[in-house]
Amino acid sequence: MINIKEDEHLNRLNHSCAHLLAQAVKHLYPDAKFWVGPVIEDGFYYDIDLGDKVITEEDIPLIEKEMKKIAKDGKRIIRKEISKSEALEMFKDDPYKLDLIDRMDEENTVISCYTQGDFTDLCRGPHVESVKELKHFKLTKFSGAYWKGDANNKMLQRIYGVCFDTEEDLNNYLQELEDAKARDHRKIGKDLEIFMSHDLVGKGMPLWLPNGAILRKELENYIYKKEQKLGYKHVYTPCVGTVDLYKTSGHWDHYKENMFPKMQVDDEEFVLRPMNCPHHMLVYGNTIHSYRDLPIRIGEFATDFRYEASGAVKGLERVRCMCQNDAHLFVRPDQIGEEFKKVVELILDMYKDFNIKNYSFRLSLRDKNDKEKYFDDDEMWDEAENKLRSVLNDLGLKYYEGVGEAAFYGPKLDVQIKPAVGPEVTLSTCQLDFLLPRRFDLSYIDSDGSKKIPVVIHRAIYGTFDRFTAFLLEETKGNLPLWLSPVQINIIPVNNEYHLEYCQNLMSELENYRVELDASEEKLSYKMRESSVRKIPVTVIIGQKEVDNNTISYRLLGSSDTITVTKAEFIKYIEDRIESKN
RNA sequence: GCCGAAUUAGUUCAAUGGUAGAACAAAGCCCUCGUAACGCUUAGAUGUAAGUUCGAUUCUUAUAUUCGGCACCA
Repeated sequence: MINIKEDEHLNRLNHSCAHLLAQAVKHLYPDAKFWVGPVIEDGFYYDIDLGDKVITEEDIPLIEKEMKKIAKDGKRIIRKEISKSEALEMFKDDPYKLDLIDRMDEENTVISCYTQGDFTDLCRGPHVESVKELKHFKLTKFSGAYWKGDANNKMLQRIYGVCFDTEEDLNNYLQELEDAKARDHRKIGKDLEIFMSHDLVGKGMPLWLPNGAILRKELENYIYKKEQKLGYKHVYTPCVGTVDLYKTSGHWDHYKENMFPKMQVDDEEFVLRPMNCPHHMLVYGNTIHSYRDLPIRIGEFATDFRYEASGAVKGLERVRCMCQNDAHLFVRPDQIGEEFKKVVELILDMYKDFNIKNYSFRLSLRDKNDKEKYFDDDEMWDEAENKLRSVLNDLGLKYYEGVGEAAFYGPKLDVQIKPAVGPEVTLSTCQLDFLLPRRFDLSYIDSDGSKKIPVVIHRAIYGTFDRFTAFLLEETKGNLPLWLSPVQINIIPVNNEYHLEYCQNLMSELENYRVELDASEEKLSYKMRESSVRKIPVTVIIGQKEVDNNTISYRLLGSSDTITVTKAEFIKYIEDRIESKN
């Protein structure tokens, strides 16, 4: 899908369209005040203060109509450069523009404004020549949006739109948006019976159905084997901990809002755990460790509970009950680089096996000014961030930096992906932590006999099974590779009376795979369709020909070719595909 | 949590201030069949709780959930 912000021409067109939107809104609501109207990846928006007025469904066509009218009028868009004092005078009745001007540096900034007919907006530009170029646009959505993105501020009205050169481009783009909805994991997850939810269980608490459970088990097996080979030790620990545990870790101070409230049991106070670090710290602390034993890698498929804001919950992608493929690596300072590298390699290895290509690395740093969120120890942060940055540079990894995206205890490397619908999310994560080992008073005995504090690397390769599954369903459009498919092979007898026995025998010969036999009293064509709708990768058809020749005919999902082979050839084919993860 | 919208059968959709309609799925019958939906029959629904009304699925309010954004985040 085209990135409008990155395309110079479309960027300009959409930026001008944002002004057109503002002008139309001003015509319809003369008291409207305007904040900013930037171009974004999928078009543009404008944040508008309409007083008590709230934009509704009915307003959108009216605004579009006014926009068309202004565009038809075809006024030129005229740029004018002004001084800061002129700007302050020109926008003296507009608190939002004054706020913008106020923050401009008089010396180094050219302040410009653009006028089209009766509408002038403070703007850096550039713009198209005339509003008459703005013919093929659509207002796509609208909502409230906090002023300056701060939930403590007033909520403005945001209107989104998109503009193209031709009607065809616009329609194609809108069609792409529609198509994206078809591969939304919430739809696929329902159609393929991967997961469900129920009001009586609660919001953000998905129930994994049998098909989903098979998929998840395969994911578990895959990463478990990888981790075993890399020397991870797996544990099971409880989903609850005492409040004191989280006071010790610091989560109580820094993360309490994201936790389910504490519960009183006899004279103890418990919380559902939002992460597993504290438990794993205690596992490490259970015995004395020599410098020779490090790194120690403790892994767990651990269920966590987070009190996510009600508006944030989304399918399997953002849930209140999740399972991480978590691990904590306890390392000596001199091992940080190497261990970190191994984690990144494991991530890349896994992405290759799952054929995942659309992701980017984000180095998530703290916001120095946010003393609320982040543990306050400048020296520790600088050390951790510098260390992490140098590891990433050594690895030659391409990444961008995200300030204010770190965990409260340390910086991290996040792998970001873009779902079918909505903003990008983190999948894999790898975090560097100098804090928790100190807070839990962890140590190892160094070569000189002195007690040293280990460094902890937190990492989750899939992130959570939940979100990873959501992503996988969207990437594959539900056409899961053979090794992950809940049902791998569907056997259909042409005639139940004559061919069923052969099918049943075949089934037991294929017992190592997930096989179904469709012995229902339906027509063959109907069963073929069913097999396809259920996205079963391999459909086997057994008729008289196959029975007579002791062969197998099969058809692959998405293909209309029928292939006839011997049983041995068929098993080899299936084996190869599972082995190669196709 | 905030701004908006939605909620009708297992699923996807329709309609109405006065008996809620269809398709697919289900069950029964028919068909015994060679690669994407045979036909017939039956059963099945207005999220929850109040209010207005002679009468509410429809109007109002609350609540829950879902959806689009904002904020937050694995």
